[in-house]
Amino acid sequence: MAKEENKKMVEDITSMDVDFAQWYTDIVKKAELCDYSSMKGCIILEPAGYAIWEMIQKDLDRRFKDTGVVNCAMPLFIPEGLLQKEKDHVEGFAPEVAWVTQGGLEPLQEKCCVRPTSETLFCDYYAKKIHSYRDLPRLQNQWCSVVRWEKTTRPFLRSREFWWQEGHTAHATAEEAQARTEQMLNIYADFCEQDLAIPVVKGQKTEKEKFAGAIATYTIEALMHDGQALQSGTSHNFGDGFARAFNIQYTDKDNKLQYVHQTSWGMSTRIVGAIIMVHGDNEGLKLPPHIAPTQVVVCPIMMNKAGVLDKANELADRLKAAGIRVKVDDRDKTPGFKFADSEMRGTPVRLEIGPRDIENGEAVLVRRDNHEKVVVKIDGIEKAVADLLEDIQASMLAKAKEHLESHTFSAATIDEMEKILDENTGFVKAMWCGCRECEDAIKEKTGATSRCMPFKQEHIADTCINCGKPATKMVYWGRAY
RNA sequence: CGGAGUGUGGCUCAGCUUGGUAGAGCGCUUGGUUUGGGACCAAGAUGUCGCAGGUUCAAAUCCUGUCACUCCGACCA
Repeated sequence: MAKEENKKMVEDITSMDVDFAQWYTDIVKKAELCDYSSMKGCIILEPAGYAIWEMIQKDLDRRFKDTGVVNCAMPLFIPEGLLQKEKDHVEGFAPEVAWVTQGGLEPLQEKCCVRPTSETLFCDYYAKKIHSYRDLPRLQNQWCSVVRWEKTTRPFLRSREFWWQEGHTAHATAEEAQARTEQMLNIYADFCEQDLAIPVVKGQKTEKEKFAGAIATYTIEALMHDGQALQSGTSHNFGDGFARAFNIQYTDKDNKLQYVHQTSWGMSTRIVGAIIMVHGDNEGLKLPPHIAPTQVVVCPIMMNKAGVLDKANELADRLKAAGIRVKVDDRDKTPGFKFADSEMRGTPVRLEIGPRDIENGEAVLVRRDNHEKVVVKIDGIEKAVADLLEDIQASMLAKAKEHLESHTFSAATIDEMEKILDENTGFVKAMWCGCRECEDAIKEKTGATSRCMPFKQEHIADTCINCGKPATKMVYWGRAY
C-alpha cells in the first residue's frame, strides 16, 4: 500500500520545494543530528548524528585496514615553523588557521596553529622513521578533528571544527603513490555507492581546485537533491614535493638516497550532509540500511495489553541474533507519534506488532523509503527483514542514480550551458581547453565551478566552450556547497 | 567581509508603534483513561525578555554599542 495521497506524514518540516536550505536545517535539528554550540561556527554532534558517523567510521576503517593501513594519533598543534616548510601548503591554508599564542600565563616563544590538516606533522614524523626502502610503504591514518576558521558555517557542510579521517602514505616510487591515490579514491567511491547509496562522479580536480601542495587531487562529487554538487571525498598525490621540503629520504636497493612519494586522502563528517541531501524527503531523514545505526524500530501496539511488549522484545531479540540493528520503542506515546518520529529520524524499517498480529502469528513491516506496508509471518521474520533491508538499500541507490543521471546535461557552447543552468539544476558536462582564464570566465558567466575532470571522458565537442581553442578535457561543471 | 532578517520559558511565536506587575500554543512533571498515522482529562513546574551601557519615577518596549544565529553574496578542499 502506498501512502495516502498528498498526506504529509511528518509536520513541522519545511518542504524542500519551498525552501531547501530551511528544509536541510529542519532535518538536522528535528532528527537531532547536531546542534549549535556556544562556540561560534562549531557544532555539537548529537548522539543520533554521532551514531551515523560511528557507522561510517567502522565501515571505512575496515576498508582502509584491508589495504594495509594502520591507525595512529598525531598532535593537535603544529608549530609555525613546521607549517611553513612547504610553500604552497602554507599559502593555501594560512587564511584559515587558528593560532595559539599563549600557554598558561606566558606568551609562547613560537606560536602554533591548531591543525587544519596534518600533512606537516606526518612529514616531520616520517622523516624520522623512514630510512630504507624496507621501511616503505608507510601507510597511516588518523581519525580526528581539525580546525579551519571558516567565515560562514552550516551544520555538517562547513564548520570551524569538523571530524574526519586523514590517511597519509609514503612510497618508494611515483607509480606506487599514484596507484595508492587512485586506490583510496576508489574506496571512497565504492563506500558511497554500496553503503551510503550515493552515486558519485570520480575524477581529477583542475589546477585551480587542487589541494595546496599536491601535484594532483582526485575527488568524488555527489549531486544533492537541489542539484548542487558536494565534494564528498578527496585523494591527493603529492609526488615528492613534501618529501623535498621535509627531507624524507630513504636508501634504495642500490644504496642511493631517494625521496619518498606521498599521498593523503580524507573523508569528513560533511558526508552526513550528503546523506541528508541525497536521500531525505519532506518527512525527514532517510538512512541507507547499511549505515543506519538503528535499522528496525519495533512499535508495539496497545503495549499495555498483556503479552504485547514481551512479544515485541522477543522479536527484537530474534532480529538482533540475526545481526540486525533493532530498537523497541516502548515510550509511553501513541503509535502514530512513534511512526512519525521514526520517519523523521530515518529508520529504514518499522515493525508493528499488536494483539491482532500476535493472534495471527504475524507482524507488519513498513519501509521508510516508499511507505510500503507488508504483513509477514513471524516464522522466518529474520529473513524477511534482512531481505527488505537489502531491497531498500538497492532502491535508494537506484533512485539516487536516476536523479544524478536526469540532472546531468551536456553543453557544446557557453550559451547552451547558461541556458541549461537557467532552466535546470545539476551537472553540465562541457569541453575545456585547460587554462585558468577560461575556468574563471565560465564561473563568471554561469556561476558554475569545475567539479572534476572525470576519469570517464566523453567527446562532446572539439573546442573549449569558452575560448573556442582546441579542448583538452571534458569537465563536470556545477554549483557546489 | 558586504546585503537582508531574527534574538522573549525546552520549541514556535505574540507583546514593542503609543514605556506601567511576563503572555499563548506546543513540549515537560504527576495521576488517570487511551493506543493500527502525531490521543484525552485534571493538577503542576519552568523567564535576570541575547549581552552591556544610556534616557526615565518606571524599559521586553525608546537610544547607543556589542554578540550570536539564519538566508543571499564574496571567500574557501
